[in-house]
Amino acid sequence: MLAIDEAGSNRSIVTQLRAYLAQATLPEDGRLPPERDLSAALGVTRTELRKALGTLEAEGQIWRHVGKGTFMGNRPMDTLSDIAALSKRTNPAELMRARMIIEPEIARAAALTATPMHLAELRMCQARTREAATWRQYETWDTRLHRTVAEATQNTPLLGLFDMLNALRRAVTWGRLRSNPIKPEPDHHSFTEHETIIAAIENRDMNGAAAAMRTHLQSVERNLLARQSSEAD
Amino acid sequence: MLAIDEAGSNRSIVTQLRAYLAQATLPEDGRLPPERDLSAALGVTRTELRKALGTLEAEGQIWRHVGKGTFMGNRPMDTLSDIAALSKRTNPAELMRARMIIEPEIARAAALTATPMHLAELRMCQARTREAATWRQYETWDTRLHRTVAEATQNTPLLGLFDMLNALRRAVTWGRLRSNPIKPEPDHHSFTEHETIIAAIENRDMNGAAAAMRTHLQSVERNLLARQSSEAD
DNA sequence: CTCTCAACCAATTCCGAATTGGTCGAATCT
DNA sequence: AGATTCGACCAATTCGGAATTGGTTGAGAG
Repeated sequence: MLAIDEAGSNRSIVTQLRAYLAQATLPEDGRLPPERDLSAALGVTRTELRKALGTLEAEGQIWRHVGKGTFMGNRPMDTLSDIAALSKRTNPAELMRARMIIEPEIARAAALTATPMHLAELRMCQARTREAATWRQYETWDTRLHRTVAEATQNTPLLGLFDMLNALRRAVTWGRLRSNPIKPEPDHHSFTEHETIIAAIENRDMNGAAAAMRTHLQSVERNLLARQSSEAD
Repeated sequence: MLAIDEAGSNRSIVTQLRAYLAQATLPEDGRLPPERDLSAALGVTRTELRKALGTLEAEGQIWRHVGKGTFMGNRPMDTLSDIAALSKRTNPAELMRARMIIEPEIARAAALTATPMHLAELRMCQARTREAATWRQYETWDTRLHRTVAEATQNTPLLGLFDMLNALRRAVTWGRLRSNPIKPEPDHHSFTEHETIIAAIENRDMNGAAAAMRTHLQSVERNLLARQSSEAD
């Protein structure tokens, strides 16, 4: 057994594999044939093929996963954008900081791109929150108001980020107390704060919208720290 | 047919249903029995039960979905935070706008919270991009550099948002051309721009970090528009 | 003409079989 | 004896059809 010969034969299989990959037309997702098929096609045993594949994987040319297959390109990162997994690694305070960073910028963008239709819906949501007879109803319309701000950016990825943040919020504060069965008081801080946000967006005041949203979130945070119940904003 | 009698009988079924929901111990996810079972259990026809369920749904007490079932509580929003679905509704330009809104704020937060460990990793990534022999290698380290900025915020939700944005970027520009097999030139604009970003974070210059990231993304966008290939940044 | 109800429809879930990369031990070769 | 190979087996994933479930329709009862 000579190491040189071994390395040589191994490298030749790697070369053969590289040639195949350059020539073959592989499907959209970059998946290449299963090891069993590929080894037969190349006329080598599976063990030999796997050695070559191991080399290419070490080089970062391909990535593999049990049950999935072997693919070209860089390995996609583990989907940290999974709500359930994320919610277990974070806490309300951290989440609040993230909202404080993201949502003002969304409001800023919304001030630039909001259409009359969006403004009308914002007004309607605002009215509905005032009319709400229960906290559940208030929450429904409050959520929709904030989402309409995100929709007003007319930017699909941004809306997706907002939805993710919202889903996280629900997941994190899932075991929330419902110790406030009564409806929100007419002088709840959110009413005037929402008003300020909507007005700024109406006036195309980008800085104002961002500032108003930041102020609003700070109020929510203060309320959240004061009493654990009702994280509604 | 008397409307009063109809309404009365309907209301009674709704009441009966409310009583059942208050008494029944339903599973963790708030799902209640299928309509066929429930109608039999309550001794009413399915049509009658569905009328009552429709009333409760209109009130927002329950929500229903074909194939899933009937559940208590507010309807969860459609998971727009799904990468695959999201990538089909957007385009590179929109995605770029979203990055331009979000990532500078991430850099700003990172300037405040980055640890020496993060700074060291940023420096290492920067060095690796300069040493890169191929575009693929460059892309790997460039991606890691940007992700390290997000990690430096030490905010899990924020990191999740960044990962989502990144996943979207890959999905949207998936059918990308590889017309540039050569390695990046030593005077590639990203090198100095990355340097500016890292320096600002080192100096705890929040505004500077945000501005530098914005400038960098504008360069990337300009490059993206100029030539379709290599959307690397 | 209205209301009811069984059959049917489409979306979703469920579950077992097939697929696939990873691993181990016996067979094989030197 | 020692290293290598190769088939069988393992666990993760996907695939496909059957079952389930909310929604709809059209014939028939009242």
